[in-house]
Amino acid sequence: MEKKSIISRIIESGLKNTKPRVNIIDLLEQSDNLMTAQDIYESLRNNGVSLNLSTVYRSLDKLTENNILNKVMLEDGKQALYEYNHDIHHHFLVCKSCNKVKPIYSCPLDKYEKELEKKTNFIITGHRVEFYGYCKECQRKLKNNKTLI
Amino acid sequence: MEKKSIISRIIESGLKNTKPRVNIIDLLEQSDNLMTAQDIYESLRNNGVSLNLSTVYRSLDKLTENNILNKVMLEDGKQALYEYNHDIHHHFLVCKSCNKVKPIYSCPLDKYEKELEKKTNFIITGHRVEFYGYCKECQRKLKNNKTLI
DNA sequence: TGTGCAAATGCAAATCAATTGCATTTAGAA
DNA sequence: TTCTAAATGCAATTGATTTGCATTTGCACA
Repeated sequence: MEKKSIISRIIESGLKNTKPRVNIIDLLEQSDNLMTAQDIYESLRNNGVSLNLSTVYRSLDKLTENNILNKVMLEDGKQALYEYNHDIHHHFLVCKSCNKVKPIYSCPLDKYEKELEKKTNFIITGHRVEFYGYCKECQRKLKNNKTLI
Repeated sequence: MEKKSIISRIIESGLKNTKPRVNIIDLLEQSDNLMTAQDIYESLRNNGVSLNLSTVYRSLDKLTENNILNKVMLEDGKQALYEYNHDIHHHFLVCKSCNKVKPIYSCPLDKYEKELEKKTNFIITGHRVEFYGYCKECQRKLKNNKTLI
Protein backbone atom coordinates (compact mmCIF):
# COMPACT_ATOMS: atom_id res chain seq x y z
CA MET A 1 0.00 0.00 0.00
CA GLU A 2 1.27 3.43 -0.83
CA LYS A 3 2.17 5.70 2.05
CA LYS A 4 -0.65 8.06 1.18
CA SER A 5 -3.44 5.64 1.94
CA ILE A 6 -1.71 4.49 5.11
CA ILE A 7 -1.71 8.09 6.24
CA SER A 8 -5.36 8.45 5.26
CA ARG A 9 -6.29 5.46 7.38
CA ILE A 10 -4.49 6.92 10.36
CA ILE A 11 -6.07 10.34 10.00
CA GLU A 12 -9.56 9.01 9.33
CA SER A 13 -9.29 7.24 12.68
CA GLY A 14 -8.72 10.56 14.40
CA LEU A 15 -5.14 9.62 15.22
CA LYS A 16 -2.14 11.77 14.53
CA ASN A 17 -0.04 10.90 11.55
CA THR A 18 3.32 10.04 13.07
CA LYS A 19 6.39 8.32 11.70
CA PRO A 20 6.25 5.33 14.06
CA ARG A 21 2.64 4.63 13.08
CA VAL A 22 3.24 4.91 9.36
CA ASN A 23 6.29 2.68 9.64
CA ILE A 24 4.51 0.04 11.68
CA ILE A 25 1.51 -0.13 9.38
CA ASP A 26 3.71 -0.16 6.31
CA LEU A 27 5.82 -2.98 7.71
CA LEU A 28 2.84 -5.14 8.65
CA GLU A 29 1.12 -4.48 5.37
CA GLN A 30 4.19 -5.74 3.51
CA SER A 31 4.79 -8.68 5.81
CA ASP A 32 3.73 -12.21 4.94
CA ASN A 33 3.84 -13.17 8.59
CA LEU A 34 2.25 -12.02 11.77
CA MET A 35 4.73 -10.13 13.94
CA THR A 36 5.23 -9.52 17.64
CA ALA A 37 5.88 -6.05 19.08
CA GLN A 38 9.49 -7.09 19.51
CA ASP A 39 9.72 -8.29 15.89
CA ILE A 40 8.38 -4.97 14.69
CA TYR A 41 10.72 -3.00 16.91
CA GLU A 42 13.76 -4.92 15.72
CA SER A 43 12.80 -4.91 12.08
CA LEU A 44 12.30 -1.15 12.04
CA ARG A 45 15.51 -0.52 13.99
CA ASN A 46 17.42 -2.71 11.55
CA ASN A 47 16.04 -0.57 8.78
CA GLY A 48 17.32 2.60 10.34
CA VAL A 49 14.08 3.74 11.95
CA SER A 50 14.75 5.09 15.41
CA LEU A 51 11.93 4.43 17.83
CA ASN A 52 11.18 3.11 21.27
CA LEU A 53 9.69 -0.25 22.19
CA SER A 54 7.01 1.39 24.32
CA THR A 55 6.06 3.52 21.35
CA VAL A 56 5.61 0.32 19.39
CA TYR A 57 3.31 -1.06 22.08
CA ARG A 58 1.33 2.16 22.31
CA SER A 59 1.02 2.42 18.55
CA LEU A 60 -0.10 -1.18 18.23
CA ASP A 61 -2.78 -0.57 20.86
CA LYS A 62 -4.14 2.50 19.13
CA LEU A 63 -4.03 0.96 15.68
CA THR A 64 -5.75 -2.17 16.93
CA GLU A 65 -8.44 -0.14 18.71
CA ASN A 66 -9.05 1.61 15.42
CA ASN A 67 -9.20 -1.59 13.39
CA ILE A 68 -6.21 -0.77 11.27
CA LEU A 69 -4.44 -3.78 12.74
CA ASN A 70 -5.56 -7.05 14.31
CA LYS A 71 -4.13 -8.44 17.51
CA VAL A 72 -3.89 -12.23 17.57
CA MET A 73 -3.28 -14.43 20.60
CA LEU A 74 -2.37 -17.99 19.79
CA GLU A 75 -2.65 -21.02 22.02
CA ASP A 76 0.76 -20.70 23.63
CA GLY A 77 -0.26 -17.27 24.88
CA LYS A 78 3.28 -15.99 25.14
CA GLN A 79 3.35 -12.89 22.94
CA ALA A 80 0.64 -11.12 21.02
CA LEU A 81 0.93 -11.16 17.25
CA TYR A 82 -0.18 -8.37 14.94
CA GLU A 83 -1.31 -8.31 11.34
CA TYR A 84 -2.55 -5.67 8.97
CA ASN A 85 -6.34 -5.71 8.90
CA HIS A 86 -7.46 -6.34 5.33
CA ASP A 87 -11.07 -6.51 6.47
CA ILE A 88 -11.40 -10.04 5.20
CA HIS A 89 -12.75 -12.50 7.71
CA HIS A 90 -10.27 -15.30 8.22
CA HIS A 91 -8.81 -17.84 10.60
CA PHE A 92 -5.42 -19.44 11.07
CA LEU A 93 -3.62 -22.67 10.51
CA VAL A 94 -0.67 -22.96 12.89
CA CYS A 95 2.24 -25.38 12.58
CA LYS A 96 3.16 -26.72 15.99
CA SER A 97 6.66 -27.52 14.80
CA CYS A 98 7.87 -24.40 13.00
CA ASN A 99 5.20 -22.06 14.38
CA LYS A 100 4.35 -20.74 10.95
CA VAL A 101 0.90 -19.16 10.87
CA LYS A 102 -1.10 -19.37 7.67
CA PRO A 103 -4.33 -17.46 7.19
CA ILE A 104 -7.38 -19.31 5.89
CA TYR A 105 -9.91 -17.25 4.01
CA SER A 106 -12.87 -19.54 4.35
CA CYS A 107 -15.11 -19.90 7.36
CA PRO A 108 -17.39 -22.80 8.22
CA LEU A 109 -19.21 -21.13 11.06
CA ASP A 110 -21.82 -18.70 9.76
CA LYS A 111 -24.77 -21.04 9.94
CA TYR A 112 -23.60 -22.68 13.13
CA GLU A 113 -23.23 -19.30 14.80
CA LYS A 114 -26.87 -18.45 14.12
CA GLU A 115 -28.00 -21.77 15.60
CA LEU A 116 -25.84 -21.17 18.62
CA GLU A 117 -27.33 -17.73 19.20
CA LYS A 118 -30.80 -19.22 19.28
CA LYS A 119 -29.79 -22.12 21.48
CA THR A 120 -27.87 -20.06 24.03
CA ASN A 121 -29.56 -16.65 24.00
CA PHE A 122 -26.17 -15.07 23.53
CA ILE A 123 -25.66 -12.27 21.05
CA ILE A 124 -22.57 -13.42 19.25
CA THR A 125 -20.36 -10.65 17.95
CA GLY A 126 -17.43 -12.68 16.74
CA HIS A 127 -15.52 -15.88 16.92
CA ARG A 128 -12.03 -17.15 16.78
CA VAL A 129 -10.87 -20.35 15.13
CA GLU A 130 -7.44 -21.83 14.83
CA PHE A 131 -6.29 -25.15 13.52
CA TYR A 132 -3.13 -26.68 14.90
CA GLY A 133 -1.03 -29.30 13.23
CA TYR A 134 2.03 -29.88 11.09
CA CYS A 135 2.81 -28.21 7.78
CA LYS A 136 4.05 -30.08 4.74
CA GLU A 137 7.70 -29.15 5.32
CA CYS A 138 7.68 -30.26 8.94
CA GLN A 139 5.98 -33.52 8.01
CA ARG A 140 8.86 -34.18 5.63
CA LYS A 141 11.40 -33.39 8.33
CA LEU A 142 9.56 -35.78 10.61
CA LYS A 143 9.80 -38.55 8.04
CA ASN A 144 13.53 -37.99 7.52
CA ASN A 145 14.65 -37.36 11.08
CA LYS A 146 12.08 -39.42 12.91
CA THR A 147 11.73 -36.38 15.10
CA LEU A 148 10.25 -32.94 14.82
CA ILE A 149 12.41 -29.99 15.70
CA MET B 1 -15.18 -37.46 41.51
CA GLU B 2 -14.06 -39.42 44.51
CA LYS B 3 -10.54 -38.91 45.78
CA LYS B 4 -9.60 -42.46 44.86
CA SER B 5 -10.01 -42.02 41.14
CA ILE B 6 -8.26 -38.65 41.23
CA ILE B 7 -5.31 -40.38 42.81
CA SER B 8 -5.47 -43.14 40.21
CA ARG B 9 -5.30 -40.61 37.41
CA ILE B 10 -2.24 -38.99 38.97
CA ILE B 11 -0.44 -42.26 39.50
CA GLU B 12 -1.31 -43.66 36.09
CA SER B 13 0.41 -40.61 34.63
CA GLY B 14 3.61 -41.53 36.41
CA LEU B 15 3.33 -38.54 38.71
CA LYS B 16 3.59 -38.63 42.45
CA ASN B 17 0.40 -38.49 44.42
CA THR B 18 0.77 -35.29 46.42
CA LYS B 19 -1.69 -33.20 48.39
CA PRO B 20 -1.41 -30.10 46.20
CA ARG B 21 -2.18 -32.14 43.08
CA VAL B 22 -5.14 -33.96 44.56
CA ASN B 23 -6.53 -30.69 45.88
CA ILE B 24 -6.12 -28.87 42.58
CA ILE B 25 -7.74 -31.62 40.53
CA ASP B 26 -10.54 -32.00 43.04
CA LEU B 27 -11.23 -28.27 43.02
CA LEU B 28 -11.31 -28.00 39.24
CA GLU B 29 -13.40 -31.10 38.91
CA GLN B 30 -16.00 -29.58 41.25
CA SER B 31 -15.86 -26.13 39.69
CA ASP B 32 -18.41 -24.86 37.22
CA ASN B 33 -15.97 -22.26 35.97
CA LEU B 34 -12.53 -22.20 34.51
CA MET B 35 -10.00 -20.94 37.02
CA THR B 36 -6.68 -19.12 36.92
CA ALA B 37 -3.64 -20.26 38.89
CA GLN B 38 -4.31 -17.37 41.26
CA ASP B 39 -7.98 -18.37 41.66
CA ILE B 40 -6.94 -21.90 42.52
CA TYR B 41 -4.29 -20.72 44.95
CA GLU B 42 -6.72 -18.43 46.77
CA SER B 43 -9.58 -20.88 46.81
CA LEU B 44 -7.45 -23.62 48.33
CA ARG B 45 -5.89 -21.27 50.86
CA ASN B 46 -9.35 -20.07 51.88
CA ASN B 47 -10.26 -23.67 52.47
CA GLY B 48 -7.35 -24.20 54.80
CA VAL B 49 -5.01 -25.88 52.34
CA SER B 50 -1.49 -24.55 52.80
CA LEU B 51 0.47 -24.43 49.57
CA ASN B 52 2.63 -22.15 47.49
CA LEU B 53 1.69 -20.32 44.30
CA SER B 54 4.68 -21.72 42.45
CA THR B 55 3.55 -25.20 43.43
CA VAL B 56 0.20 -24.40 41.88
CA TYR B 57 1.91 -23.36 38.64
CA ARG B 58 4.14 -26.41 38.61
CA SER B 59 1.25 -28.72 39.34
CA LEU B 60 -0.88 -27.15 36.63
CA ASP B 61 1.93 -27.65 34.13
CA LYS B 62 2.40 -31.30 34.98
CA LEU B 63 -1.31 -32.05 35.08
CA THR B 64 -1.83 -30.30 31.76
CA GLU B 65 1.07 -32.16 30.16
CA ASN B 66 -0.55 -35.37 31.31
CA ASN B 67 -3.98 -34.45 30.00
CA ILE B 68 -5.62 -34.44 33.39
CA LEU B 69 -6.32 -30.72 32.98
CA ASN B 70 -6.73 -28.40 30.01
CA LYS B 71 -5.08 -25.03 29.75
CA VAL B 72 -7.17 -22.40 27.99
CA MET B 73 -5.99 -19.04 26.67
CA LEU B 74 -8.74 -16.65 25.75
CA GLU B 75 -8.55 -13.68 23.45
CA ASP B 76 -7.45 -11.17 26.07
CA GLY B 77 -4.42 -13.33 26.74
CA LYS B 78 -3.91 -12.05 30.26
CA GLN B 79 -4.04 -15.17 32.40
CA ALA B 80 -4.27 -18.83 31.52
CA LEU B 81 -7.41 -20.63 32.61
CA TYR B 82 -7.59 -24.25 33.64
CA GLU B 83 -10.38 -26.81 33.57
CA TYR B 84 -10.70 -30.45 34.45
CA ASN B 85 -10.31 -32.55 31.31
CA HIS B 86 -13.46 -34.63 30.91
CA ASP B 87 -12.23 -35.90 27.56
CA ILE B 88 -15.21 -34.44 25.78
CA HIS B 89 -14.38 -32.27 22.82
CA HIS B 90 -15.82 -28.80 23.33
CA HIS B 91 -15.45 -25.11 22.66
CA PHE B 92 -16.34 -21.91 24.54
CA LEU B 93 -18.82 -19.12 24.48
CA VAL B 94 -17.36 -16.07 26.21
CA CYS B 95 -19.31 -13.04 27.42
CA LYS B 96 -17.35 -9.89 26.69
CA SER B 97 -19.16 -8.04 29.44
CA CYS B 98 -19.05 -10.33 32.47
CA ASN B 99 -16.33 -12.64 31.15
CA LYS B 100 -18.33 -15.75 31.93
CA VAL B 101 -17.11 -18.73 29.93
CA LYS B 102 -19.61 -21.36 28.91
CA PRO B 103 -18.56 -24.64 27.34
CA ILE B 104 -20.32 -25.81 24.18
CA TYR B 105 -20.43 -29.51 23.59
CA SER B 106 -21.10 -29.49 19.89
CA CYS B 107 -18.58 -28.94 17.14
CA PRO B 108 -19.22 -27.94 13.55
CA LEU B 109 -15.72 -28.53 12.26
CA ASP B 110 -15.14 -32.24 11.66
CA LYS B 111 -15.95 -32.26 7.98
CA TYR B 112 -14.38 -28.87 7.37
CA GLU B 113 -11.17 -30.00 9.01
CA LYS B 114 -10.82 -32.93 6.64
CA GLU B 115 -11.33 -30.64 3.63
CA LEU B 116 -8.77 -28.25 5.02
CA GLU B 117 -6.20 -31.01 5.42
CA LYS B 118 -6.57 -31.94 1.79
CA LYS B 119 -6.46 -28.36 0.60
CA THR B 120 -3.45 -27.30 2.64
CA ASN B 121 -1.39 -30.51 3.03
CA PHE B 122 -1.29 -29.88 6.75
CA ILE B 123 -1.84 -32.69 9.19
CA ILE B 124 -4.31 -31.16 11.58
CA THR B 125 -4.11 -32.43 15.14
CA GLY B 126 -6.56 -30.08 16.79
CA HIS B 127 -8.41 -26.86 16.67
CA ARG B 128 -9.63 -24.15 18.94
CA VAL B 129 -12.90 -22.27 18.62
CA GLU B 130 -14.36 -19.55 20.76
CA PHE B 131 -17.41 -17.44 20.29
CA TYR B 132 -17.48 -13.96 21.78
CA GLY B 133 -20.58 -11.94 22.54
CA TYR B 134 -22.99 -10.98 25.27
CA CYS B 135 -24.88 -13.36 27.54
CA LYS B 136 -28.56 -13.03 28.30
CA GLU B 137 -28.00 -11.31 31.65
CA CYS B 138 -25.63 -8.71 30.23
CA GLN B 139 -28.01 -8.02 27.36
CA ARG B 140 -30.68 -7.23 29.95
CA LYS B 141 -28.30 -4.92 31.81
CA LEU B 142 -27.55 -3.20 28.52
CA LYS B 143 -31.23 -2.59 27.89
CA ASN B 144 -31.76 -1.15 31.37
CA ASN B 145 -28.62 0.90 31.75
CA LYS B 146 -27.99 1.78 28.15
CA THR B 147 -24.45 0.71 28.93
CA LEU B 148 -22.60 -2.49 29.53
CA ILE B 149 -20.48 -2.76 32.63
C1' DT C 1 8.81 -51.53 58.17
C1' DG C 2 12.92 -48.85 57.25
C1' DT C 3 16.17 -46.68 53.64
C1' DG C 4 17.50 -44.08 49.56
C1' DC C 5 16.72 -41.19 46.05
C1' DA C 6 14.31 -38.90 42.48
C1' DA C 7 10.54 -35.98 42.37
C1' DA C 8 7.97 -32.36 44.48
C1' DT C 9 7.65 -28.34 47.39
C1' DG C 10 8.50 -23.70 49.61
C1' DC C 11 10.47 -19.49 49.33
C1' DA C 12 12.83 -15.79 47.27
C1' DA C 13 14.61 -13.99 43.31
C1' DA C 14 14.43 -13.61 38.40
C1' DT C 15 12.27 -13.30 33.88
C1' DC C 16 9.62 -11.53 30.26
C1' DA C 17 5.96 -9.22 27.93
C1' DA C 18 3.55 -5.35 28.53
C1' DT C 19 2.27 -0.93 30.91
C1' DT C 20 2.86 3.50 33.10
C1' DG C 21 4.65 8.15 34.96
C1' DC C 22 6.68 12.00 33.63
C1' DA C 23 9.29 15.29 31.09
C1' DT C 24 9.87 16.54 26.28
C1' DT C 25 8.54 16.80 21.51
C1' DT C 26 5.37 17.20 17.72
C1' DA C 27 1.15 17.20 14.66
C1' DG C 28 -2.10 19.86 13.08
C1' DA C 29 -6.13 23.04 14.26
C1' DA C 30 -6.97 27.88 14.85
C1' DT D 1 3.05 31.27 13.70
C1' DT D 2 1.07 29.88 17.98
C1' DC D 3 -1.02 26.73 21.04
C1' DT D 4 -2.51 22.51 22.95
C1' DA D 5 -3.67 17.85 23.14
C1' DA D 6 -1.63 13.86 21.63
C1' DA D 7 2.45 11.19 20.97
C1' DT D 8 7.08 9.89 22.17
C1' DG D 9 11.39 8.49 24.80
C1' DC D 10 13.22 6.73 28.71
C1' DA D 11 13.25 4.59 33.02
C1' DA D 12 10.79 2.41 36.34
C1' DT D 13 6.94 -0.69 37.34
C1' DT D 14 3.60 -4.29 36.95
C1' DG D 15 1.78 -8.86 36.82
C1' DA D 16 1.84 -13.46 35.34
C1' DT D 17 4.81 -17.00 35.24
C1' DT D 18 9.34 -19.35 35.88
C1' DT D 19 13.50 -20.74 38.12
C1' DG D 20 17.42 -21.81 41.54
C1' DC D 21 18.26 -23.91 45.51
C1' DA D 22 17.69 -25.89 49.95
C1' DT D 23 14.39 -28.91 52.17
C1' DT D 24 10.79 -32.32 52.28
C1' DT D 25 8.14 -36.22 50.72
C1' DG D 26 6.31 -40.19 48.00
C1' DC D 27 7.24 -44.57 46.96
C1' DA D 28 10.24 -48.44 45.02
C1' DC D 29 12.90 -51.80 46.92
C1' DA D 30 15.39 -54.03 50.32
